[in-house]
Amino acid sequence: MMDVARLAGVSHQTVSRVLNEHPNVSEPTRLKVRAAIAELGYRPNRTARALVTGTSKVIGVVAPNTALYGPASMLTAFEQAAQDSGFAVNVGSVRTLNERSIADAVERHLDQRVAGLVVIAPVAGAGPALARLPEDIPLVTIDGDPERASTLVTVDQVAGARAATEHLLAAGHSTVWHISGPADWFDAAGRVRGWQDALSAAGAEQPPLLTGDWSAESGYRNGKLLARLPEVTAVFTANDHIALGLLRALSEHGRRVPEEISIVGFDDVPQAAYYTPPLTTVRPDFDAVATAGVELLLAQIESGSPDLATRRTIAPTLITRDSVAPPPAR
Amino acid sequence: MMDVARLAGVSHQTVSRVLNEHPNVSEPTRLKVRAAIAELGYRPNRTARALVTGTSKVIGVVAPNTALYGPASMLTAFEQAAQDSGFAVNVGSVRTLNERSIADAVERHLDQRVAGLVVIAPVAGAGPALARLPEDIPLVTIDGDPERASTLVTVDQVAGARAATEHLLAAGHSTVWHISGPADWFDAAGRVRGWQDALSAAGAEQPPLLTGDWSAESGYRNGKLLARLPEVTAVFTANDHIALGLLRALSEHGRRVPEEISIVGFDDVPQAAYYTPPLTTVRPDFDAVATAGVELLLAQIESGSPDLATRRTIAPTLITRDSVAPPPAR
DNA sequence: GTAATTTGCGGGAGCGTTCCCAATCGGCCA
DNA sequence: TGGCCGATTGGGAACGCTCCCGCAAATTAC
Repeated sequence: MMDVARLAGVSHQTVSRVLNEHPNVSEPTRLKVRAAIAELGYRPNRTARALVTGTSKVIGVVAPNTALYGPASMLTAFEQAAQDSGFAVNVGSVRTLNERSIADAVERHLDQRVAGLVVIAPVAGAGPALARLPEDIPLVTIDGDPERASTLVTVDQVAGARAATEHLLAAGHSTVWHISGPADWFDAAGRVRGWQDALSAAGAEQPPLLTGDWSAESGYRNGKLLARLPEVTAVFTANDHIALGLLRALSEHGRRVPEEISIVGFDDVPQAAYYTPPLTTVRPDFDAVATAGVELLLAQIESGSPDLATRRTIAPTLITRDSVAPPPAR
Repeated sequence: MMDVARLAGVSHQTVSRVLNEHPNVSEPTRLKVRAAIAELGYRPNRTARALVTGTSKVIGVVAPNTALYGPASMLTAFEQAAQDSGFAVNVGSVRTLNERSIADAVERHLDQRVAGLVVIAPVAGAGPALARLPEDIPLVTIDGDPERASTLVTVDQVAGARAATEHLLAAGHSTVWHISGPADWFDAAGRVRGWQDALSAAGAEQPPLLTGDWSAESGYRNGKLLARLPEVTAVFTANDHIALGLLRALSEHGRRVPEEISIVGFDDVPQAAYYTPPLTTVRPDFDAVATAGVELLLAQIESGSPDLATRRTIAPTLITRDSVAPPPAR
């Protein structure tokens, strides 16, 4: 910086002003400084800046360390959104979603002096870890506990699940079965609730809930059961991978989709259109979630006040393909 | 830090020594300092440390911004491996894999003063961007250009593809077709070569190469073609998603797998076991890649010498399931 | 025409560390 | 006993930037 100042014939202070776009610099000086910067290929040292300002242009993202489609998509979407706002992203992934490991990940980010924190930890265990956070750090929770008072961006799981269930009911099915995600995920709970809501709103009987864990394997396991129940004509699965496992189990038992059994998934993974049959599913808009999340976070960072407790809900859309048909005539 | 020093009755310098596990500190002093640290809940400021040492415990990862299974798995695996070595990860994703955007991502990382760089950019365009890198920054390339002189960790695409092709030939097929990935990806090129190698080693005729783009859609598109060719009895696809699209196309045309056509994929996505039929595929060990990558990077960081030009190749394994059978009798 | 702003710029301090160098204190060897 | 050596500790400088304050020149106001 001193070199630049010398070359431009000004003080280091003026260089700093040009860098930070301070208004009180005359045009000629500004140009001289810019020229010097370009000539020397000077790049400001963000570390030094972070030291003196006490903050950095980095946001920390805590995400589960998994190949799950949702979290993984979220992560890249976040990185992209942050990048567009001139922020870098520090990722601290978490092997297991318990309070302890989430707290550790948060600590690591705090050590790095991140300007704000995005926590994608859609399980109940995340709550306590977040509660013990220093008050003054900007924080946005993604798909977190709807009951907790914090800035929250969430996919409207309930609405999505309701749409899926209603779609099946509208096709003529008397009721809809559900294979859920893990019970401690808010996403899973919301989808269960939307399913229940739609069912009771339609006055349909509510079949027992089958529990999965997002994996195709769990869809397969539950599918072996469902395949043997002749009264099952419609199933809503908590995600597309469960639906895939279900499809396979049904195919093994010779039950045809959608002629005998209709299925709706959730997530719209890129492959869903190429399942056999192509899967009707619910598509959450991860980019919108990420954009909203970064927006809320930056608002907090800029204002300096962390606890806006704003909510933002992203509505998913139903994508209809070929896995839904009217129930077979009795 | 001054507070800690005061409380422990030593100088700031001694506190620093304790923090950095410098040998020349007497046991009593060390304990006093540790006690003071604990009592005050003091946490060292990594920013200040980074400023004075000129480096940080952060590594930058450049990865394509995609939900592609390979890169996404790689990314989380890297984060995990880095974490285990006490490093944080800064991710700079890249929307499009061209020279310009890769160079930008690298610049952003350099701005952040990362200690080292991992580039997951398995396309030809990455080369020039990497060539213009400052010489003194530790760098590990993943699945990069085998021709470039740089530290490189790569999945042995050729061996994997050869194993897949040989497996099909061993089942009795006279030849094997291939749907490749995008031509500019090294991964795709390697898989093509392995396929060709196995074919010519067996003296089998080499069918025309079909080109895909990793997507299920491209598998479907090429599948519609293959389904109409009665002589096709075995197909090796560049990844599992292509295989999924192919499965769907074949199913639409009433061609059964594996009775009429055998298929082998690549990647072993978690869902592959639940395709219809369960897919025989090649599994690359992403964790091993990440571990090796971080290891090589840390070696460079510690030694201070960047260009070891070491290579590390990770051998993938063939996972046999139900999508391969002998060809139908003529 | 003089005083009161405003504008443009520079000097110096300080952010929280680590590194270099010096100083003190025993113990040991001759 | 005296000086030398290693072990331990402390004092300052420096890393590269931003912020606070001050000062000169230019502008405006009366």
